[in-house]
Amino acid sequence: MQGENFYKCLANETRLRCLLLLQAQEEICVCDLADSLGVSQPMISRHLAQLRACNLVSDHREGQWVYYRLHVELQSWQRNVLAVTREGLGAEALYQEDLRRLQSCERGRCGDDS
Amino acid sequence: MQGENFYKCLANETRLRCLLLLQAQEEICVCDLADSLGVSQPMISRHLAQLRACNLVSDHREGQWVYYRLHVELQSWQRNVLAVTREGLGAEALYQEDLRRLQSCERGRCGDDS
DNA sequence: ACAATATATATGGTTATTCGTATGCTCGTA
DNA sequence: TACGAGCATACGAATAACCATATATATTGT
Repeated sequence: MQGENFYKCLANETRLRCLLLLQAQEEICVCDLADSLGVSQPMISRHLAQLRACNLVSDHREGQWVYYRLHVELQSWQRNVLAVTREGLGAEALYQEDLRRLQSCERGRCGDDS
Repeated sequence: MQGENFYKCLANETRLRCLLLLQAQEEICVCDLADSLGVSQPMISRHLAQLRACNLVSDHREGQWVYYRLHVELQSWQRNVLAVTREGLGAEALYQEDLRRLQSCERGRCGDDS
């Protein structure tokens, strides 16, 4: 069934936090996701692999970094679920702190734009 | 965390099907849910107990029947997730058949209205 | 009180999930 | 070529989820 696997992806805190961050910022590399959530690299990587297998996210490599983003072909109802979830949960401290840490990742490498 | 348990409830086909039916019809008794989904009574009961424990549904007894409905105090974002899911998945054959069987349950006892 | 119906829970076993740790792979650079 | 950084995966162990079956509780009718 379609919906079951989708919701299994959302049924884990780490994966849900990733998906919420990927709504706030178009693409994020693995190490920034790991730092933002404060979890290990293999753990993030494993959960991202699952999101990838379910076509919730897509990845592309840039040099040594792999960037993830919400899959372009995500079904619209799935995208809506994510948006609604963000509206409902985004204000909670956990997600606010994820966001704050993500933004400080970005600040750490400013100036490398073309 | 709030969202994780919520999505764990949706991450099982039986529970998701129940929740979709409960959007189509305000309240449904256990035996009608079991018949509509074609699953055993203990199985339905166990999953309903989980939905109840997570405050997604509420129950009330009427004689020998116990009726379930979406919990009145369901958070609005959660209600929205369910509505969006129904829009996205409701057309699939599985859910259509659930609905059809539910309606035939109802027809089976028409005439007992006051 | 007894039987029948509707529902809930307990029990035991199987499968899935999850995680930490170790290891492999790829790319950039010295 | 060798090394380090970033990422993916394999493996083993612990926990959780799931189901079928059996049993318990509550209600209604006889």
